[in-house]
Amino acid sequence: MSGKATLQDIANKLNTTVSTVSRALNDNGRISKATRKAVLKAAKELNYQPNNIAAALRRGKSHLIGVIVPTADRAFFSSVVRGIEEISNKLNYKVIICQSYDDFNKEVETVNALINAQVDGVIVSISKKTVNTKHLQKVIDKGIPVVLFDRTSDKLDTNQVMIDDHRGAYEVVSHLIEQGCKRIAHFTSPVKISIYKERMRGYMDALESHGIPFDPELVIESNMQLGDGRKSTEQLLALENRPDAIFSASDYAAMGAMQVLKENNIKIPDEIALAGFANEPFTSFTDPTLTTVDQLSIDMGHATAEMFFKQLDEFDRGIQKFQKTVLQPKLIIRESSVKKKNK
Amino acid sequence: MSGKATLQDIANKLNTTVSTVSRALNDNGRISKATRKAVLKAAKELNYQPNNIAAALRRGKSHLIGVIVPTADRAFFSSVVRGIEEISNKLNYKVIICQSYDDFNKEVETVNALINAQVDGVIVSISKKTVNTKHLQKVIDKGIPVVLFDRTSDKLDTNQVMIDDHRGAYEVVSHLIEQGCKRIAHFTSPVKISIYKERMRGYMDALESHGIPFDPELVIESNMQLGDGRKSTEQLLALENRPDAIFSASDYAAMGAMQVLKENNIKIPDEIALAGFANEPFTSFTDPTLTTVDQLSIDMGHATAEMFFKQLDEFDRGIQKFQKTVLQPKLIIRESSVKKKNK
DNA sequence: TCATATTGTGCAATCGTTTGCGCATATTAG
DNA sequence: CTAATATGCGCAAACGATTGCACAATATGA
Repeated sequence: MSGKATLQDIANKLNTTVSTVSRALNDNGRISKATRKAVLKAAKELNYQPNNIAAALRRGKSHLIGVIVPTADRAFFSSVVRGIEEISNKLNYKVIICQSYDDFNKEVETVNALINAQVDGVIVSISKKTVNTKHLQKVIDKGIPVVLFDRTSDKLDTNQVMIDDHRGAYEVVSHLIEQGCKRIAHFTSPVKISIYKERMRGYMDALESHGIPFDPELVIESNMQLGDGRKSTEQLLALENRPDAIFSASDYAAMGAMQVLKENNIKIPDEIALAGFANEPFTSFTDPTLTTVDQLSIDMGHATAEMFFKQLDEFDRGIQKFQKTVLQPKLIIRESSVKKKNK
Repeated sequence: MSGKATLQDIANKLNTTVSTVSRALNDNGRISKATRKAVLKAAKELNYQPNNIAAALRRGKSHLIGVIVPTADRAFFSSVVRGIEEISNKLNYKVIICQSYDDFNKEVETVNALINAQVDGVIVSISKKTVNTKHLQKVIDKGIPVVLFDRTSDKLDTNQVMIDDHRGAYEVVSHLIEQGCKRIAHFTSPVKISIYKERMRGYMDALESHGIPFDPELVIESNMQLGDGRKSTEQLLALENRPDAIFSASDYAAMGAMQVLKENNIKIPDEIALAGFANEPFTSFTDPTLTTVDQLSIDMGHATAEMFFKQLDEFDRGIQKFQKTVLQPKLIIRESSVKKKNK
């Protein structure tokens, strides 16, 4: 029940004042070695734990960062968060993780709740349903830093960290072409957040630079979950002229494809090659293992946090300039795309 | 740059005082309908956002809950967290998620950091390396609620939520026996946190009640990651008298086993049946799909949060009584354990 | 040696709320 | 119609830290 010792308690014990104690503990201002030592000792004896809330109120800084992700139980997002935490904790900041569950209203609410909790800034990967970004613009207007990662938006002028989805897709598709594929299908999302648009662009550009005609019938839109991948694949199998490869913009949909292909005794990759995107952990556990694109999640977390703290510092000094960091993704070639004859 | 409107600003606008405004907004105390309405209107106009930090300081309650998990990028933990959040957010509490990375020192540090951040309580799944629980006992002694989930400890007298690991293991092993298995190996951890002890007990009890002798050579200890599962499996395959089933206390180690068995052209389940524990998402994506035990992660999150708020309330009223909630896990039978002849 | 600079400490305001208390005014009961 | 009660609102003190300013004591320089 030592409950809570305060600065006052320490001051009393040493017959001095809270200001001296505060300065001694923060080692700021002018303090003699002797009193500093005494204060530290007394603090330890009383098991003093600073009340960060009081400090936050006075300073106007909570040392809290709000992080909003669509869902925390996707390996990609939790890894990014981990990267953010690693940097933040070093700088003595704590991270509040919130989930939007890909719901726009929930995202807006969450942003407001975080602002009320006096976070020093927010880091967001926007939901699939996020159409406008007024809620985030308001935050920036208050002088509170906002950093976007992965799921970013052109509409918002702020710092952003993303991977080069275009290049990732371009590389996968080029790889499939090198394996001899000529009719490559693509699973994408009707939701036009930039990541899907860019992957689509990469797909098309790769086709074009290899002189392969684009066939709209091979592009299938869906919500990109496992079940969607199954349906899309069935749709492809029903075509007169089947594809010889599928590039899915999501690993989950690729997994659905794999299941359907196996159920139909179609050989992967020899009859139809397969590639996903995201390098979800399970992709190395499937049979065949799945070719995919790694998004450098931890690095992205680091980059995001570093950018955040830079912006925090700049806002403090009245500077508002924004930048984009684009990370290069890494093609992970596995069994699902390497044809036997090429081995 | 509306920056921040305060109660004072609203009061000024209405020629009244902050106390009235505060009471009106919180709808507590005695306030006339009229002023309440006026205050609400003015608040909206000024885009007033309450400063929770100030309120927290005054009230001594931050409405923040610290959650410590070994790692957030395991589906089980992030689902539990999701369950906790669902309840907490409804009650207007925010969750701070921290990771111990299964490191004891990091866990201790994190607990302290959270207390300094004035969380109203902590919810913990202890790290594998956690031997003593003094750091948590100190928290309880301060009158701050601590709830443990899944990875619990007998040494600490506090609320706990866990699944019936014994029963889960018992059911898996019984199932394997019913499939005709007679020599069942078990992968476990040398770390004696309760979950592994209980799964081991379940394994042994199931053997015993079915009259199958226990063979210590079939129990292999490791750190239970994928690579460990591989090694353990190789060790089993080197035995003169090989097992006809493996029950791994972790899905990851089971996955390692699956890889090695397939590499050795051993038929799963007909030659060696396989079962894991935790129902990680990838277990339904493997070939064969993996029999495992679901831990009802979302339910566990709900139960944990509910218990937490109950304890919060009781602590406030000076009551300290603790209880354990034990959830029943669910056996998920998949291809890796159902022998053909039994289909 | 005297003026100036430096150092160590205390005083008190401040951050934005919440809340006990007291004083008016309005309402109700007898 | 008066006394008791209820209602609405303001005053001011918290919560626990940080920090500008003032002032004394000491150190430094000429």
